[in-house]
Amino acid sequence: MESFKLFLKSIVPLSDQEFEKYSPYFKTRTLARNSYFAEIGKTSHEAAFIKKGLLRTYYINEKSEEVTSCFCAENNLTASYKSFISQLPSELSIQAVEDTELITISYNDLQILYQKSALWQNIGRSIAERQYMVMEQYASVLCNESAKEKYMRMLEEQPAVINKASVNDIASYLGITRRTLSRIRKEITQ
Amino acid sequence: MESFKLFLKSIVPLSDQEFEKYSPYFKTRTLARNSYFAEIGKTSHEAAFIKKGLLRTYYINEKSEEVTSCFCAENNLTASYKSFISQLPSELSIQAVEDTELITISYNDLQILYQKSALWQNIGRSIAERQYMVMEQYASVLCNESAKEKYMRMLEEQPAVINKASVNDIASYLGITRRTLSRIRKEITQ
DNA sequence: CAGCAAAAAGGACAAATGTCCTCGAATTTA
DNA sequence: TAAATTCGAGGACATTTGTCCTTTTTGCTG
Repeated sequence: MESFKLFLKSIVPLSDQEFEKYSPYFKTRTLARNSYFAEIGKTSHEAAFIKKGLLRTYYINEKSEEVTSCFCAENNLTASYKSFISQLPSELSIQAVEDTELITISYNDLQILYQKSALWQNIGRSIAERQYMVMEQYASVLCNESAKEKYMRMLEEQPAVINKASVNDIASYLGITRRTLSRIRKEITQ
Repeated sequence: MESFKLFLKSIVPLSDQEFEKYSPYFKTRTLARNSYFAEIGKTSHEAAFIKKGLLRTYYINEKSEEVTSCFCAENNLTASYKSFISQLPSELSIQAVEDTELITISYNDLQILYQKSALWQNIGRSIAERQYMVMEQYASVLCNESAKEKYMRMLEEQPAVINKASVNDIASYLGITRRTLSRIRKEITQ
């Protein structure tokens, strides 16, 4: 739980006692490689902090292709947010790229925390704001760069993902084809 | 204020009395065409609901080009969120595309609302969640569709913006060049 | 309303990226 | 461990998009 505590402390002021008080609401759980944390069509009742491992979020587009929209690594949060927030069926699947350890909270327990304490209201809002800013960065930067620029940025910012994820998934995450990614990789190694 | 009340009601349950109670914290203000609601380098002390008009958000990239990251139309919120939330200098400018009427709240007043009431904590969190989901949608679309698909989607989802904004700004919003946009427009009219 | 400036359209060519395919290496499964 | 399957690299060509430029249109100002 230590890493999760540090994560929360990086977002809001939080004493160790306060953390201890609420930690029973959080469960630890492992997810084997290739198994799912969320699935398309099923309502997502949990959000998670990733203690160790890597998760991939994807959806299916109109051409029935998997499109990877996110890689979530250690010390980050993950959830099918739309489904979790609205408690409606998920449009996303979240799958473990490697064996992964999670710290989770259920939707119901989170609502209890929100009712119990202004602190958690604050944490909830700050996390939503944070996720928004991360997504804004992703959107505005990634979408105005060339294939090569996007790959170079990923190499810089998410080197671990490059090593663990498949070429297919990395390409769809960057919005390019496998062929283009292969060309870029060749170019770089020279 | 009526449209703003309806907007809030679409996000959280809210009685008319509750709305009246807090409405003094909100100010109405107009913004002339081409003038700024937020400017790069200046800390943004206000967030706004757009009663009427259209705003364009942009930043300057490494090549010193304006990149339009967002068009915000009537009945939506706008802010240089990162700057507003963190109270640090803005990386974005927000400019009126046409004469615009805003309903604004200051950072300080919003903090007061958060302290005063769990309702506003809830509204704040729900809005952050909502903005996140909008941004997520924008990101995945922009990165995985062709120039023509992106333009067609914009025609469908934001027809008013197409009519009001310049070709330059629409192109940079879609992450394509003017030339490509011109080609697509010609193709469509045939 | 003429003249000017800014914005938009579009021609010609170059570069980037996609499509479809094959081949060999790596990984899984019987 | 052998066979089967998946995965990644890359060739050949097509298509899309970008760059640089000129021409046309639009809108503003005196």
